[in-house]
Amino acid sequence: MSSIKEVAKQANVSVATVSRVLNNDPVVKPATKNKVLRVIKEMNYKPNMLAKNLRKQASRTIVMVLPSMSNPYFSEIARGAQAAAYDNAYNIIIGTIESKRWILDTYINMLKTNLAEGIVFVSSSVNKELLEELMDEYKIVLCTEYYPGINATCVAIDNKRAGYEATKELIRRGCSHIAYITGNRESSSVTARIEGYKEALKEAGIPYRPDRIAGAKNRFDHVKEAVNGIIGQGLPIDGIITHSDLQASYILKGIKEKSIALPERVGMISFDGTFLAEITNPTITTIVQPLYDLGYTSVHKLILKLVNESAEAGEEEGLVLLPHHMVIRET
Amino acid sequence: MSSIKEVAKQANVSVATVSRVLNNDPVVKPATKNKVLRVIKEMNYKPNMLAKNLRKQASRTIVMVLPSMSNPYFSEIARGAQAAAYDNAYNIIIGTIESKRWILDTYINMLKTNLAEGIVFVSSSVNKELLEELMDEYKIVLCTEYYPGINATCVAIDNKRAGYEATKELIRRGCSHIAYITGNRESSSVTARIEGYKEALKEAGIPYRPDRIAGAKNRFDHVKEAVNGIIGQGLPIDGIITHSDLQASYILKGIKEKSIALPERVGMISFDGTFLAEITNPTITTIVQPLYDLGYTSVHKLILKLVNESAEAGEEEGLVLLPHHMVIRET
DNA sequence: GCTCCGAGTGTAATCGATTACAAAATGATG
DNA sequence: CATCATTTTGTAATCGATTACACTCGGAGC
Repeated sequence: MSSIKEVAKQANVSVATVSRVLNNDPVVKPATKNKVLRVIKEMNYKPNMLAKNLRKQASRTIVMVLPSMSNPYFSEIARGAQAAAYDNAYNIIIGTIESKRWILDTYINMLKTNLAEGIVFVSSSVNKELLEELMDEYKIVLCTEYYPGINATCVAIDNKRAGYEATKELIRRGCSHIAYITGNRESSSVTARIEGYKEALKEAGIPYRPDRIAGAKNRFDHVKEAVNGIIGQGLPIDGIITHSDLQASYILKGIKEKSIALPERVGMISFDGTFLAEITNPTITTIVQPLYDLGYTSVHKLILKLVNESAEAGEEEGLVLLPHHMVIRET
Repeated sequence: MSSIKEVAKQANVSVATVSRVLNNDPVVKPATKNKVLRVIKEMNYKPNMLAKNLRKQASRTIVMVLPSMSNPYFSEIARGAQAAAYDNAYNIIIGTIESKRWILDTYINMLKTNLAEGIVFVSSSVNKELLEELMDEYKIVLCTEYYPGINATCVAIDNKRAGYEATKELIRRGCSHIAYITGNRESSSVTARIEGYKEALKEAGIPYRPDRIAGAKNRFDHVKEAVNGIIGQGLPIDGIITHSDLQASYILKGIKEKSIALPERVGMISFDGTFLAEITNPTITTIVQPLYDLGYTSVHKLILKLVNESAEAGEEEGLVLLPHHMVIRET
């Protein structure tokens, strides 16, 4: 493995000059530069980033933590994140924690040990306590979640409004017994959407019933239990809002195999807008989130924070809302 | 940011001793060790990995390159890969190239610049030429593909046998006009499956027709065109094998929206065994690949190669076959 | 009491780059 | 041609860890 020293010797210059050539320092004389470049090519030299990173005290690497990978929702966010990292010549490590807390620690350790310069937490990959512990020392962006009072940029959609719009649409169709299958009840996106849901109900004069809301993970059995739990209380359902396309697809599956006692033509609106909503039968009406952009923007904002380290003050913090829209399909 | 030097000063020992404590060197006297550990905790010291990496000339990082992320197929492989990396205390960078060659270069550069110690190429994320260029200098594992003559471990299923079995099943059901929608025709998994397909046809005395085979990417329009291309030649189809669950789901979608002129009850067998095959309507019969294990094993093998650098000789190279199985569903 | 040995610790080189500062080369000017 | 300003290049410190080697110190053996 050739080092800068060998290149310097071969080119008959000092390591400093080679370094300057590598970094495009305009002070080097063109002739020297060419000579060095020739040697670099001849020797097939590549700078050792480990050395560079140490010297510069910067890894040019960030981390994005996802709850899981098995939902296309996250893949799309990750895709945007990778693009943003690439565009800014940063490396990005995308990690999933699969609800194992100790795995989260490995990613946070990358921050603590200088391997990573900043981190994006997507969805409920982190809780508020941990966040408060980290927010003063490290550069953090939250993607699709919003914790007021946290010293971190948050990138998300207007979940309250989206929840409102979804509910409104079902009401418009004549639904008045609308169930809500949520995700993790502690997540801010969930509570915001429910606020919108309540508001729409109120506006329509439909009484709000908390027992029409049930949380479920993105697993078939969870979703089935959640829906059947509501039905089991003797509550009629003529419309459903789900937290994700995946949940909605599971409901369709349950209806079809008759493990969920709902009519095939139930009005249903899901969140996310992944391709899943298009390949089910019937296809699913969804609130489309700008997933790619959410990922892209999160990373972009994080990198801005890293670069503007000088502009210390937390003026830039806050909430960034990206637009969503509804796509009406068969459900 | 506290460094080892400050810890040493605070604990009244040399940096060497602190380093020994950090690395659990048994020579340090227990009393000293405790003293140092106390200071480390007090100062909330974390070793700087950038320095460690440089000194040890090892990043403990590997790369896994995926063609894309939007197929749950890849997510599942990535999940296994992450687990293997975690189990071996390696970092893993999972990157997708989205068929942009220049993005692939960034990942390969991580190898060349010492940021990564090895790489796993999944599916057709790399071509044979590039592979031949890299194989002598770097540690490489291929996942789900197999190039004979390449100095890299390959982890995959027995694609020929799987293709044979899928075809056989359709023949058993009485199909005799079996179309094959493949992926990238240059990939070894595709050609191996087709071999199996041919073999099963031959065995059943059904003539093989190359024009019943068409390649398609994992996009609705591609798949639709491929299928309609075969139909358009006037060739009847009473059975279909697809390269992926995703393709199969698109075919169902096309049938339903009548943009693909096939009966709803067409016999279809796809490859992969992702959750997609369960949420479609009808559900899809698939050859289930051990995706998680494919990812896990690939990374595990790579790390073994890295650790056994001493055992230079390429004795360990070769093909690792993991078992697959068929799950019969509604198609 | 002296030598020797091993346990425990410290000193300093090293990994491969960047960069402040010093020094040399170049060129302009009178 | 001497002087000085400006380019261009080189020297050496530095980032923060690891580790070969040297050293100290106490006790065992004679």
